[in-house]
Amino acid sequence: MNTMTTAKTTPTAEDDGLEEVVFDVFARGCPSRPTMEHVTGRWGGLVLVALADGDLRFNALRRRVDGISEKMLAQALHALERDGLVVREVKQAIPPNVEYRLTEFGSGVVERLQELIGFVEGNMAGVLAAQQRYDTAKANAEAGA
Amino acid sequence: MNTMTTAKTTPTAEDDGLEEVVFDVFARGCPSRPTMEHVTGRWGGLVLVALADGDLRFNALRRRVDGISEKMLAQALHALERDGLVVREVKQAIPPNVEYRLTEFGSGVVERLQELIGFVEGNMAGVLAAQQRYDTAKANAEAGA
DNA sequence: CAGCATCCAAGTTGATACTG
DNA sequence: CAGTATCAACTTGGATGCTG
Repeated sequence: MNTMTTAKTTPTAEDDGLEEVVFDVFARGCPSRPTMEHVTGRWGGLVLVALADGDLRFNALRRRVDGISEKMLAQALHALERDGLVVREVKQAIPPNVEYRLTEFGSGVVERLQELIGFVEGNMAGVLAAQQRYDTAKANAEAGA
Repeated sequence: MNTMTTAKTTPTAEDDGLEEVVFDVFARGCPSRPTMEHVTGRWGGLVLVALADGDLRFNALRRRVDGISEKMLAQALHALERDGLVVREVKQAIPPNVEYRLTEFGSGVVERLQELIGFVEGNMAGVLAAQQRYDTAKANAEAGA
């Protein structure tokens, strides 16, 4: 297991010239890993979800995703655009007007992302409690040592 | 918007002494951000999903999550345990035997995570195509410049 | 407004060695 | 087996200044 360095063909792929390819994030060299990292990374996910409510311009996005720097936003947008999650639309005008919009694929990703985020947010009270238990338990262990 | 530096109480929270608290990953200081990062970060998600098939021991996990170092695995496990996503179970024995298991909350997170991963993996062919389009378009733009 | 280039501080990562 | 400790290499992120 996990000797795969890139996507491999399935054993069941029919020999019709269009071999079925399987992608697996668990495999070190699978191209799905970088894409997952763009989607779930520190900023990518927030940028995607911010676009769920409607198209936004660069600086509007920057305001929406609290704390992101110009550089990181540009970097995230490039990666998302390259992966086909986001489309960059330039409207010739002065001042320049550039809008970012989710693709269909991007929307699908956002749906799933929002379910995950919603679930985590909804359980944060429990998380906070768990953290307290963990911290006091560790403090006691250290005191007892 | 986004002036929130920590979780805030909702405007509609009844004054019953148990104020409803809203968590929002978009807010810079919200405790849900670090938790989301543990869940979606480079290793956290893979570790969680690896545990979906059953409890695993430290070194078994290490083999399963291809490419993770000892240090990163230990670090990820600590964070996940502290957030209440994973339980660490020590079975006194020689040699030492420590198993990691998902909590109920952890399982819920994994479900959502798997939907996201599955969706992305299932669309990787399109991603690869998008990347090629993007790269050749950029190459042309540079050549024309 | 939209964004790139550069520099530098700070954080992250991974090998390696060692402990209980 | 199940980790911790340490250190060097690499990556990240942000502030700043500039272009179209």
